[in-house]
Amino acid sequence: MIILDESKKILSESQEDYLKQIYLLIEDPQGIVGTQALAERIGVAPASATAMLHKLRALGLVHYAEYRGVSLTESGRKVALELLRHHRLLESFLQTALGYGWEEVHDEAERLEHYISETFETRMALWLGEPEFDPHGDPIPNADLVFPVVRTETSLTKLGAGFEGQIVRVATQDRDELNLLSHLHLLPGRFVKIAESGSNGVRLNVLNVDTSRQGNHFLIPLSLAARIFLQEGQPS
Amino acid sequence: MIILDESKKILSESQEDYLKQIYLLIEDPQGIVGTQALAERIGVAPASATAMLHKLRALGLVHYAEYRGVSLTESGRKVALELLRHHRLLESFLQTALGYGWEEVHDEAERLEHYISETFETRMALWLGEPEFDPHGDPIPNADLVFPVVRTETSLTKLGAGFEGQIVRVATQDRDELNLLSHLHLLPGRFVKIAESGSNGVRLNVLNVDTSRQGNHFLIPLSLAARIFLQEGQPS
DNA sequence: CTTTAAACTTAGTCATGTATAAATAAAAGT
DNA sequence: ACTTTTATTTATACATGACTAAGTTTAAAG
Repeated sequence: MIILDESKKILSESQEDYLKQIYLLIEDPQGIVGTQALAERIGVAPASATAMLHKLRALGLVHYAEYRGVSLTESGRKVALELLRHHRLLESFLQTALGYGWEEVHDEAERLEHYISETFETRMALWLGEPEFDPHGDPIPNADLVFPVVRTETSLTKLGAGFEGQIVRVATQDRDELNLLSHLHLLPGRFVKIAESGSNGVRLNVLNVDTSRQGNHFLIPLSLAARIFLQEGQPS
Repeated sequence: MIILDESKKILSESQEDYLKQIYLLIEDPQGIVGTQALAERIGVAPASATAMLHKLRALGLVHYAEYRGVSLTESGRKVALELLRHHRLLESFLQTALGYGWEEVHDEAERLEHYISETFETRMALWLGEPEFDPHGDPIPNADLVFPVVRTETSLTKLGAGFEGQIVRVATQDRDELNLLSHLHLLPGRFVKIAESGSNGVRLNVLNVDTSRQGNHFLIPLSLAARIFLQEGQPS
């Protein structure tokens, strides 16, 4: 339900979802996505994606040439970022203000991101104190859709034994993975030390602030370790 | 997006709106609405309403006989009440938690009521302390969709000069009316005295708790007075 | 180069929710 | 009762967003 510039055109939930998924599939800002990958991500047949891409191109929201793939135009990117901001603010708000559990948050935000007004967005951000990162550690674009300055974060899989640092990001929305991490207290903010890094996974030592659980250690499978990002440092 | 009983069928926003408006148009629970009135309220052509009524009848949500009008079945009523609960909780929440202004609240709630989950509903109610009335003074059905016990409220137009009481309900969603009342501090909770009641309207004396604005008085036109409800009593 | 498999698009349907125009039923007036 | 007006319904059509089946392009392999 995002309103387009001066033209005051309104996008459907579907159209918004396409733009968002194109954005998320293109890490590199100059990249391109294929119809198939996009369709799969959204959960429709490839032919349906083709049809939608024609519409979005007509609206000036995507660059698209038949058989050549899609990318976002400037205005398409704005819509995607607006949605991303809504989503991440909602996740923060639901958890902080309404006491949602770590895993309950995603689906609700996914639905509501299309329907909240700019006012709602603004008030949530105010309530939360204009946060720069959501509970997963993902960056939240500000009101002008600019991302906060990037932190020096590195995936667990790219660090060696002995490294000490703080979890700053957990790049998954999977309920089971989140539930696991939540119970292990491996969430953004936590300090850990890498005990061992092998082909089975990464063995982590939890460096707690309170000493009660000090020294807990876990073997994190590689697939999950790849989604956890650290920043060097020690508990203060 | 309300889910139907065990059948797990999902209603569209449109279908939900029809049910809600049928409910609101039938004050008397045994009443009946015509196609025209319904269509007008929803903002579609009468023929479109007819088409939708056929669908809702097929879903067992309305009693409907061609040319004879519509009413809600038990399950239709449940959907309407669920929506009403969402709406009124949202209005309360937006105002109380997010600092929305009195007049900004309605449109946002109207949109979001269709998309929030049961979880969201529950958490809002908890946050607000399971309120029985929304900021307009309208009753909020509880989680089992039962209304709170009715208060003895009477419309301003049915009371005579000399009556003293508290505003308990302001039955309008009109932005201009709400804005006016808001600036006059004539909102639920306020104590007032009827100075005069005539064909031009009702002249009110504001009985403030703090003495600063004590004695303000306004002439409220009849059309508006009819929407303000009082309960007998004096400021304590 | 040519062949072939994978990716992608076109063509033709379908379900929803809307609209208009024309037909029909109910209500009201004389 | 008969006619007129109003309310309502039927018939038909359109836009959206999805699907399947069939055809086309591209890229990779020989």
